[in-house]
Amino acid sequence: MTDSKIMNIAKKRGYLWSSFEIYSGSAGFFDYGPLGAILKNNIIEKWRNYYITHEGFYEIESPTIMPEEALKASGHVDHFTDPMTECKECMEVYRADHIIEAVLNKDVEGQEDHILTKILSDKQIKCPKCGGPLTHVWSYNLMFQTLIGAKGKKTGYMRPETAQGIFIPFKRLLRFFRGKLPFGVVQIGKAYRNEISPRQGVIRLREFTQAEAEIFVDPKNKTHPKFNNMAEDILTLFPSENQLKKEKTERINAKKAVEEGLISSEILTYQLCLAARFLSDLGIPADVIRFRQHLPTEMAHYAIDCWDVEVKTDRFGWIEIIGIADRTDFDLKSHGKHSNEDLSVFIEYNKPKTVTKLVVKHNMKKFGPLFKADAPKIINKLEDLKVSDIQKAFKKEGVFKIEIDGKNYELSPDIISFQEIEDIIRGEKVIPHVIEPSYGIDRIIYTVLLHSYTEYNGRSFLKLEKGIAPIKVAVFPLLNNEDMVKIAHSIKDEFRNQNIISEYDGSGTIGRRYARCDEIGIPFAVTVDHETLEDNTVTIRNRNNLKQTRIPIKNIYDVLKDLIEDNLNFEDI
RNA sequence: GCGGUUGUAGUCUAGUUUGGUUAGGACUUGGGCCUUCCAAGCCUACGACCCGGGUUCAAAUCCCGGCAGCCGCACCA
Repeated sequence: MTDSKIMNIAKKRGYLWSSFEIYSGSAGFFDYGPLGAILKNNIIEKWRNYYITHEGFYEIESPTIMPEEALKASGHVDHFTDPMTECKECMEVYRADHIIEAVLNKDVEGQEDHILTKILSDKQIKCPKCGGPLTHVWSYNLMFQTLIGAKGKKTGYMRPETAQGIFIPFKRLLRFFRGKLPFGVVQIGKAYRNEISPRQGVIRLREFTQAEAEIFVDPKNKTHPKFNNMAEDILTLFPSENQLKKEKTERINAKKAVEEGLISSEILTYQLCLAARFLSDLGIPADVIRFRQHLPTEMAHYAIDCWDVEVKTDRFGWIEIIGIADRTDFDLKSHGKHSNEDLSVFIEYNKPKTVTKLVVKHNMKKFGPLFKADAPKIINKLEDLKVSDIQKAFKKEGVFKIEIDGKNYELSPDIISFQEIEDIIRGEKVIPHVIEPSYGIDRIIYTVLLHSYTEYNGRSFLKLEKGIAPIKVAVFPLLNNEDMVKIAHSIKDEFRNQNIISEYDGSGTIGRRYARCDEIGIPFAVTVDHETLEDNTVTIRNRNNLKQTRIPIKNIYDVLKDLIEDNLNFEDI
């Protein structure tokens, strides 16, 4: 299995290892070793290049510990839980709502624990395995809880996603972007979920890294100005309909996918294309990637449309590495409600709209003497009333009767007039919708490693894209003689001076050194040999095809930079 | 979280049944020799019984608990 081979190399060569090993470990936690940490940084740097440099989004960083209120508003305190029940006899643990649904064929998702407990006892539901009695229902919340402050009176949680950290300072962000939609904000950081039983290596971690972008858009305009750049990109889609009908995926270009309504909006499709391009840049082949649409039943209640980018693995099958969702206005609405803040955006119309409407005018000269101190109250009330109701009353009864705070007033037509006025409406307040691409960085790293693994002549290769490979070049002396060693060291030092991560290796034989650097994925190797001593040239070797070519030492640094930055093909040196 | 199963150097493994000498081997790694380009050879060195408790004169070995890995079930808004 490629999985076990790659995890073995990752462990041996310093990419990934399970954490706290000397204390016999703790499931769901992984260390990035020396090479793993560089690989991760390189991938994140590329991600930043995509989303910040090219899309024009901005990055923020918010705390990983969040106070309870914030996560109450997001729904995580109440709903990021599973209702559990246990059989008193065989100790089997179940999802309480699943058991009830299976027996009663009734959807009870989201019901409170005591209600589920009541249903279990009322309906005499027993353990499906042994028929034993079930315990009361308890909630297992997947968030890590902690206490904030010396007295620990305030409950906090480790954030279960980075997204909330972007929604909460929305007003500040809106101000930063000078009040105009659309705009995008990204956050890269740790998120925490206390998984019940994480047993899938780096695929299900209790502490993991997310890279998320929240793109705030006008709900009435989900187009994308640069969609044309992506229109011809081919996507492998697995729409919900195909899943339900047990049909296969389909390859379709982006433009058609929008036209046929397979994907709900242009901007969402744009994000799918962007994700596909990013993964391709990481060296993940297109044929192991598909976009799977969430089924209506699995989609979070607030989302309109959601697509998982899935990648094929030999051990886990298809796994989700990116989720791309239209979260609508759910999050901002909810935070607005809980915090009593206005999280809407004023969107100006292209042309102001003029509406004519009938308004009530009061004659203050008569109002004042007539109602004295009560006059302002009455005028206030009049503004809230329907003009037509007052007109109707005048027609029918000749007067309009009004009751304020238990007191009755009669208004006659001579103190009130009606006037038609023109109102200019320049725009409206709306709560933006959110388009969210959410990347699981750890899973992407696993995918990159998995699909870069190759065997050739019984040797292992990590064919990492040169752009993300941790070490870019290895420098060897062909033999361990003093002159060659000296030159090789000086070449390595010069690479380092030029900000290229390089390593010197003089141990064992040349073949062993090549094999070692192939296994950790170094794309290029430079060897100092006898000819070097005569004419100052060295060989440079391409990991991907083992080919070598000779170039002068003085050119090697520029050539290597060009190779890494894709400005030069190895064949053209 | 439940059940089964396993835990010996960086990796793979012998030894555990039947408790008893200095825990053996291979590969890897470090140092050296040799060597004109893809894990060759020679010398040499480093390196391990998952953790805790119990039984015993004596525990890698038997018993209990914990932790971790694997498999199955469950779980994965």
